[in-house]
Amino acid sequence: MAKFFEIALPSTCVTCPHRETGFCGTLFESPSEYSRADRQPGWQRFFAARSGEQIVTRNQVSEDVFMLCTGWAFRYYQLSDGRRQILKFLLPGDLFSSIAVFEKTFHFSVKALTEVQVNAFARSEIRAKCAADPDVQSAIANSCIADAHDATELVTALGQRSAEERIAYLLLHLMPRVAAVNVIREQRYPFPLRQQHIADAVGLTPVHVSRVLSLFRDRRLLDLSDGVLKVFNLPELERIGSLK
Amino acid sequence: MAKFFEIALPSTCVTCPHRETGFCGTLFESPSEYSRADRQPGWQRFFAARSGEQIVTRNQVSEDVFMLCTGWAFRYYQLSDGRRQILKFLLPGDLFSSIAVFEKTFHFSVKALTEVQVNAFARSEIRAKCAADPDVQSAIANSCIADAHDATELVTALGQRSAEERIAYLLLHLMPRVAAVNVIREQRYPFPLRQQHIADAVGLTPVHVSRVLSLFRDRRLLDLSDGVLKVFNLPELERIGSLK
DNA sequence: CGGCAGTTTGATGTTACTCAATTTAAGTGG
DNA sequence: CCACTTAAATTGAGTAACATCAAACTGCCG
Repeated sequence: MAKFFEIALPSTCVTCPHRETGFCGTLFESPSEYSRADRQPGWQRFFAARSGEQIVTRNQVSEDVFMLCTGWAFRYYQLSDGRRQILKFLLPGDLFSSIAVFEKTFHFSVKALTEVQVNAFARSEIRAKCAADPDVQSAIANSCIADAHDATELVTALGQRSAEERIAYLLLHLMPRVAAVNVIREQRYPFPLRQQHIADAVGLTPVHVSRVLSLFRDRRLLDLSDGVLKVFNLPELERIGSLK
Repeated sequence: MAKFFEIALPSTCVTCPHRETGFCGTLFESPSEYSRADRQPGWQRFFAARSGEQIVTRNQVSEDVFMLCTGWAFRYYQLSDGRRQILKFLLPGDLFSSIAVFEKTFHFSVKALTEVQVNAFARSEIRAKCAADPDVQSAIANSCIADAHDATELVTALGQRSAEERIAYLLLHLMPRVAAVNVIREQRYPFPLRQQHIADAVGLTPVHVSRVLSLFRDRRLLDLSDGVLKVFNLPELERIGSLK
């Protein structure tokens, strides 16, 4: 199934602008610098953000649709009392939200987890491409379908499953996505998450996440530290975490 | 914002076929009778289902898109150990899932809560209308946006909030939707849910749901029994249940 | 009258949270 | 290279929230 960026973009602009030849666009140093600048039709627009920096805020309006090019970020829902629910971890090639192609008000926030680079597409251009090209149309539809399916599974995991199961589910869900954008050797996955992020994603406290991860470590299931996830016993992890 | 059924359908077929003049279609007595019959182009197709009857099963494939016409139903995700997560309660006018316009495999199940009647649209016809008419297109897009937003809020409620808050949230979320298809007098809402359904929707046990509802009753907040929800103190309910 | 499904109530158990102290790791400036 | 600082992870003790199990109660229907 073709991914959005494989179809909607000229091939020279698929990933990080620095790595491609024939790139024609602007790289802004920060989200705010990007948001001050004027649009130039036909040019690709990118911006960088530092680790921990907020990129999108809920109820913000934008004429652009964002895609992560490099690094990790996460989409979340902020409550006024400080709690937040992480909705999805974003990896290179991910749209912040597929549905954003159709609406200009974001109903979520996005924060950078590592240093990131973000591509900003003009929504009008995407929709024009979508109307003109059935392949683009189905790529976007597929992206929306995948988002909806992920949401269904996440709701089920949070509503029905224990702490161990939820954490196992999160890791299992991320592993193939990480593998799609990294070379994985010996079951070692780059994983720049703090335990706080895991806690906010699965609805637990960081303290409890630490206990569960220690338990997994003691059982020689996996080890998550120093930004690397090492999986020792995948079948057992799947037994715990799979939604079946 | 126009609803899907106000735009996609000839006005004679908007709701229950029996109540409309000029209706041209077929009403099947059960889901299985419907699924055995052949499609007749240009005819509306409806079927009835009894209370508790399963209408859609996960991984089922269909060329039709379903909309609930009368009664209540619910969409859910079934786990093999018997647990299930209710994803959404469906009311008259609701598509089983907006995203079903774009994919023919359901990734959820649907069961009737009361006696229901369901309208089956041919997906191909909807997509043709969608391509031809921008109003239909935006009605479907809006429906997808609303679904995505609901999913975000539900994930947040399940991940971050207490039993009381989740139940209050569920009721608050349903009340305006119920009010949109029923005349509400004196804050009395028809509510054909068993406590088991509430439990499966918010990720609690029926026993705990009973305790929380008793607590709400003792506090003169609301009373939910005999299929009727009576709200006595809406501001307090909103204070507890709102995601802010 | 008996049976059944749903709800309520009580007693007890488990999971996960809270609070606080300790350890570890990663800088940073001298 | 070594204090010093700071953020993150770990550990322990006590507690709150929710689950589990079982019994009793309700209304309804045959």
